[in-house]
Amino acid sequence: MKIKFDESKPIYLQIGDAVKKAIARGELKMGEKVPSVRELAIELKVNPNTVQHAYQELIREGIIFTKRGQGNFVSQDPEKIKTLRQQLIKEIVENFVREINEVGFSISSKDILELLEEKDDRS
Amino acid sequence: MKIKFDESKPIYLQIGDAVKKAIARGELKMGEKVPSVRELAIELKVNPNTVQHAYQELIREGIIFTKRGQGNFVSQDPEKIKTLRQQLIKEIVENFVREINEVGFSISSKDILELLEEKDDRS
Amino acid sequence: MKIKFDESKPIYLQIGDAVKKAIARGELKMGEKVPSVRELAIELKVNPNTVQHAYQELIREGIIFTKRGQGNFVSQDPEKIKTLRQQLIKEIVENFVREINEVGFSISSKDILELLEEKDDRS
Amino acid sequence: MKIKFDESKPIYLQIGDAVKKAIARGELKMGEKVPSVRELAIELKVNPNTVQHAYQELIREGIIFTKRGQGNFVSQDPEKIKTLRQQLIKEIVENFVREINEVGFSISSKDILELLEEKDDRS
DNA sequence: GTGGTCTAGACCACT
DNA sequence: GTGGTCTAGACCACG
Repeated sequence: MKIKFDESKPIYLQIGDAVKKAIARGELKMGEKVPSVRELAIELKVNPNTVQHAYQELIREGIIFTKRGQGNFVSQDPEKIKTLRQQLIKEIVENFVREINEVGFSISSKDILELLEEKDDRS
Repeated sequence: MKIKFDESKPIYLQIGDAVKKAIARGELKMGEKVPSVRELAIELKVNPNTVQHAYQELIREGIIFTKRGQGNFVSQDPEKIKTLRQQLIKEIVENFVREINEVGFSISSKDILELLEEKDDRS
Repeated sequence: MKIKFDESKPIYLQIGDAVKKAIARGELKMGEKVPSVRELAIELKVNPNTVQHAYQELIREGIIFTKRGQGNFVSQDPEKIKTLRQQLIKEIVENFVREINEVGFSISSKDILELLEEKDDRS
Repeated sequence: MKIKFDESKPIYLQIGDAVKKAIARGELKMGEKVPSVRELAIELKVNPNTVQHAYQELIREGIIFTKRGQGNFVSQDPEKIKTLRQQLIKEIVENFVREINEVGFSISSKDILELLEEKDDRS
């Protein structure tokens, strides 16, 4: 897990997003252990509390779950993972479409989604 | 000027971005007066200080300038405006490409820029 | 707001519960400001972060909301408040019924709810 | 012995409570052998240390006692058992009364205890 | 003054 | 070693 932090958003949200994306692109698989709080904190050079904060959000959303004394693990619900990926794609595309329209282009989410269909690494 | 505020970013940055985008898409033209601090503050239901903060950033970047007693105006330098638009587009596209690749697609800025060429409202 | 902390549960959850109950019994009314993070922290002699943690849960559940720079306020949605109260009552009653049955009584939630009907301070 | 664990409290306390309640409702009788640490650990899918921890608490409170090489047994003191049950009932009722009053009802332990009198499975 | 974020450092329960 | 909670103390953005 490697993250280049951006000043515009809280670090804990960026960590959460990074983990979500790692799951979405299949780097972290269903049921697999996610990096421990302390381990990831050291790797990212942030405080363990910050990682903990990030993980709590993911737990709340049901994306990962805790096994007491063992660590945190990616949800085993395939539907959850699928929904997560679709949700992320939707957000990214809609955000792009909104922003690019705001600077004077006429493009729709449909245009982008069609372009993406042939670019999916997982297909 | 109408903005749907997103809680995750400071309001003053969102206002600044909105003004930049209005200039980029030609809604605010070179040399044209931008809404007064007070006026915009009322319209957006925010504190005048917040709008002032946003404008100061734009002034610092040379995108708008102040005529004492008359208000703030869009820069009259065509190069400035053009660069602003290209810069915004570049940022938006690169941000999109980075994010969409992070969830498992293989797409390049070039792919998107080609798609955009035929969608420019100004051409 | 006064709370006698119980060792069996995290403090931040107990603070959250106390605020919920204050809302449920009408002590904190719709739209009313809840104590500021710092203020409540001093009153309860806990760290502000702990109160913050408690409030974040309530915000996430839509029970209170934040006005930037002004503080946190009780939700203005009457339905939300009503649901909150009913939810709390349900939890308390079901918890009691489960526990009392575990020590050898045959009693149902219905029995308790009938008894409660005539004891509601708000009616 | 079957327990639905609640994440908010230490497992060993929940195990201890479950045993106490089994004794209170007469499922485990005076002098009777309680499940062995190993056996219960397997049944509940927890670490034997956790069960051991729970039993140590019960031993300390004089509710069960150890016969070397034979296992743990429910106290043979009838007064102990009776007190245990009354103590549990008292705690459960008082806890309920306190909580339900906190959400806006006016009810007393007496009200509940009267209701309970006719519902005792043991009478 | 308000909430939000972050760090450093500590202690606890559970496996 | 793992997550969870808590304190102390700091800085920032916003109104």
